[in-house]
Amino acid sequence: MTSSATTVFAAHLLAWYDRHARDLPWRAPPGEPPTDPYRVWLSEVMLQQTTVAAVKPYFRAFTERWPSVEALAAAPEEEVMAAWAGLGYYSRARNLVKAARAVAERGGFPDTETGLRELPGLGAYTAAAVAAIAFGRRAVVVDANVERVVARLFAISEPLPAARKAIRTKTAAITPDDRAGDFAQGLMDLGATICTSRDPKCLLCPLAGDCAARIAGDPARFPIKPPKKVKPLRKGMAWWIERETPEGAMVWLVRRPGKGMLGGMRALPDDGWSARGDGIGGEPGEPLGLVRHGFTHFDLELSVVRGAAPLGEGEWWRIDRLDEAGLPTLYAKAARLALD
DNA sequence: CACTCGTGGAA
DNA sequence: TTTCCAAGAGT
Repeated sequence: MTSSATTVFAAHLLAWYDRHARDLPWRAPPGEPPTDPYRVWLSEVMLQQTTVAAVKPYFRAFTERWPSVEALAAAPEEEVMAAWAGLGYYSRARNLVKAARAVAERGGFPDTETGLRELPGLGAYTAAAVAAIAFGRRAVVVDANVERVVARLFAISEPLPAARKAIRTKTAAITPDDRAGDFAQGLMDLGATICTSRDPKCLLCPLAGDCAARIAGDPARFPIKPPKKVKPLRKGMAWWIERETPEGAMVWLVRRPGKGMLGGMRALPDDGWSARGDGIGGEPGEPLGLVRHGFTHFDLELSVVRGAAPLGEGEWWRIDRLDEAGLPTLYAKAARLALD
């Protein structure tokens, strides 16, 4: 799907991007040489299903602590997991370490989309994005922003997810041979700031004159989304187990199994609410309170109770340094509740 | 294709 | 307060 000519869409978009590109820590200004592939890759993985605002502090912390892919490859996995705590989708952190070690082993990042695609954690989107942004390759980059912009641009009336095939074809048709990375970032910036999911700012849009959905009069209607299903409510229990020592108060922490919910992360011992048979069990103790936490596909009501003795395999952790334990948000909430 | 896998900010 | 959803990947 190569178009030898730069499309009118690409010309309009690139002209807009040159003036309005967002200033992001992992991004080189338009026209300047591409940034370090490590920084591009790291930011793209962090940005998967995650907002720019949430990523910024983590990106700074990671690049300061591990300035290169070699440094990250040499890091203990548990330290990386703890540093990722709070960012969500923890399989990304596990795959990040695997990919870093593979890259260090082979002496650098693959510089093609196909090569990048073989690294763990790099799917169709991320491989294309890194190939285009870090290596100047022509790649068809489709994320949720591009999906929305292109669905509107061509007024694609087929509902998702079936529409993705047509959206990809259209995106390929308007992707230029040169500056594919800037083009992709331009489409994403446009989607993030102008062609937003709700209340698109068509008056400010550089593609308004080309947009079939706007001409049709109801751009926000696209893309057509399938109805969403109801989130079930699960209930669970977790134990807050303290011990006094000469060094201060300690709490008993376990590490969750490598796969599944919050996989590989430190946690409070629980009763297996995540429904994978990994609960440790124990006797209900003095109730400390209730934590409500929303996951992607269910809500959890976690009852936090005091426990007397350690449950399962774990470690005593100094409560005054609990912020260094790398607890995912669910358990950070539980700890806050127990300590209040 | 359908489902799992987090989180926090915006409206 | 609830709902929506964001630079998706893996199975």
